Amino acid sequence: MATSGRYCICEHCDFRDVVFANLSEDDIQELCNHKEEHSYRKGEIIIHQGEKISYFKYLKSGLVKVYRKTSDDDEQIITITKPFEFVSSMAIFEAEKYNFSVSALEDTVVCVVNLDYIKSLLINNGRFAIGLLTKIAGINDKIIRQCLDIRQRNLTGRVAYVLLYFAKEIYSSHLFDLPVSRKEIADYIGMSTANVIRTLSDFRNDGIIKVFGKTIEITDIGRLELLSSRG
Amino acid sequence: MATSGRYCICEHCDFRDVVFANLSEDDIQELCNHKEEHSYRKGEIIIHQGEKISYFKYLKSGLVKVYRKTSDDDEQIITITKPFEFVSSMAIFEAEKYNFSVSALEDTVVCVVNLDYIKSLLINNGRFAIGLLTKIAGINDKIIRQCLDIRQRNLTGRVAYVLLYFAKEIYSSHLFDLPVSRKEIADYIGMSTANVIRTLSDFRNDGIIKVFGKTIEITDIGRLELLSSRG
DNA sequence: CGCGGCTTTGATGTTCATCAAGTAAAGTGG
DNA sequence: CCACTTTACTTGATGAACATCAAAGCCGCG
Repeated sequence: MATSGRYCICEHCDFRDVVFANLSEDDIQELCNHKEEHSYRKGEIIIHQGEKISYFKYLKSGLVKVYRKTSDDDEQIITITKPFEFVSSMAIFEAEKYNFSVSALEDTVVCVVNLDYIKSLLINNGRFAIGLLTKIAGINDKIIRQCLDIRQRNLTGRVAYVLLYFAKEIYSSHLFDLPVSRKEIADYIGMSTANVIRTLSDFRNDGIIKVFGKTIEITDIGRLELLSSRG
Repeated sequence: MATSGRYCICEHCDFRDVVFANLSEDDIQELCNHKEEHSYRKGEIIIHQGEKISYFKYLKSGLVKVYRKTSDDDEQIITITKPFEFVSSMAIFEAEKYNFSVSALEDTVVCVVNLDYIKSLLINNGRFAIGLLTKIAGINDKIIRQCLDIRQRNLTGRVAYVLLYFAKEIYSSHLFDLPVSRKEIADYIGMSTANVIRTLSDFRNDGIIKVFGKTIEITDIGRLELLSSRG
């Protein structure tokens, strides 16, 4: 990991409203004392599959991919997610070890809190517990929905779906730089790299998108949405 | 729904050990007072997609399928699950309405508790909250893993996977009656009905399984596991 | 019996993966 | 900064995997 350190400015962190809303000022202060921030450069691995879970981790800034190794040593991308959607949400209280990896797609800052401390907060503060439960349930729900959405679609629909995901959920813009390679898109939607590229070319030839390397501009979002819902 | 009523025998319910382990005897008694049991016959719908969420529901006995309607009015089966794996786990605290349906594959008994009462328990009992959080995270994790496992495999691998799922997870036996139609298997693994049947025939011709209508006997589990991991 | 739904199998066409060859881009060492 | 190497991207051709269509068999139920 690139950098790490302690900063006690949690009072002003946007994250407070997300799950830490039910903590008192004192709790926030103590949370700060139990917290560290780690910075990762693009490409660095934040969590290794198989690593022991002993911290509660969440994204402060940046973008990450969550993925797992398949039996034939390929990568299967579970989700691509941005700040305030937890990293370590999925099984921290249940599993001993991470059964997925996380790596930074852009420069990323991760906040790290000792898991036992979070547990003590949960025990002593029921509203905090409900908040966390709600947040985790929502994130998991989104992942499940995405997985089912993808499974339902054919090649064209999947590529359209993932382009819309970047445009709407991640960048809130019709013009954006892909944070992933073509191969990673393929790993994400479960298709071959060649066919992902072919589909992007088709979209380009049909005037639905413009492509300049990693830069994508969606020029006909209506048609893209139609392709996503049809396929 | 077929039958409903109140019974206060929660003290002896197996479910106590699953999530209600951290409740006192008094809490359990009060839980009983807030609880109702509903019985459903095979085929009946327990939860309708779009219905408002106002109860905490869990399976006491039976077997259910969790599914959603796709855009083209088909069914996509999210998971098939048995007692003590929650029904209403996924988004009860986050969403207003169910975004999936649940129906009984076998005669099923569901316990129903007012959601507000569960929330009050969570607020007042942190250990209970952690227990519930852990359980929900585990269930969600399992659904995500299953969805990814299926997406990763081809037709043969998916059919093998689902047969092994029934044999190992649901019935703990190499000999079992399929609780679903061929079409439902297809909806589960995202393949066409015809090809599911074809694959079952292939397995039969290869001496891997025996088929008598809905009854399946796995005669060569080693080969089936190989097909599941390869494909 | 006879009807309707589920199942089975074959034939056909579409979709997709794979292989191969070539081009562009990006990193590497002098 | 340039030559070299490697990695990512692109496109076409081919074959495998899968969906779809159609026809026939089976089984439960009125």
